[in-house]
Amino acid sequence: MPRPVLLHQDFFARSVHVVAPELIGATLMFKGAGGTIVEVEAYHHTDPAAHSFNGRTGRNAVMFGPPGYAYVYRSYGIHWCLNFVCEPDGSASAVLIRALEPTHGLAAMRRRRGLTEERLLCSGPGRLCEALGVTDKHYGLALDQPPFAIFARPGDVEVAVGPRIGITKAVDHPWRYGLAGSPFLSKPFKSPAGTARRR
DNA sequence: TATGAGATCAACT
DNA sequence: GTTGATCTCATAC
Repeated sequence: MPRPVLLHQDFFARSVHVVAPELIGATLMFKGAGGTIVEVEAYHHTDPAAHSFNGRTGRNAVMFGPPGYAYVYRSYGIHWCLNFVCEPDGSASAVLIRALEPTHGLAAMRRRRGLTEERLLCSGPGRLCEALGVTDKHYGLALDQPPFAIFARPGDVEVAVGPRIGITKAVDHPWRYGLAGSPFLSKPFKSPAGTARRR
């Protein structure tokens, strides 16, 4: 096993379109629970679907600060969703973490989710936050300090690309990235003809 | 397998 | 007052 490499601010201080695919296969840890990142989406400040598109507000303020911090927001009044702020200071772009393959702290995650099925523990942005216990209390925290720790992926992986999910603006941009073939995706990526998985 | 409603709130018009 | 980077459960086919 290669020694884990903790990702620091410089990793995030690049284009979301570079950082997002590089996060696939990385490990996200939060208070002893976590797993392999298998699905993310990039949101650039010039993108109408981004929360920062219409300028700074109380909710998105952290996106306008330096990279390497957590942007947590309330989704549909119910769920929390976790983003990593990227790009140089002030460019207001972020990567939404959409799904993990659980590897650590399974018992705690099952307890918080009230669910036993491993595949559903973290396969969705709201599910992952509930499993890890991420809430608005963690808004604005640095990603390279506890309770967060993010480790570089140990080697190359096959990254699938496709349109983002659940948005109504800029729906055609292929800014969703995932670990090809992973059963822990919130939704499968479109596969080449004839290779689609059943179930 | 697929579609639909409800939950519930901050931001925006 | 409406919308939305969601999820779960119920009902239909």
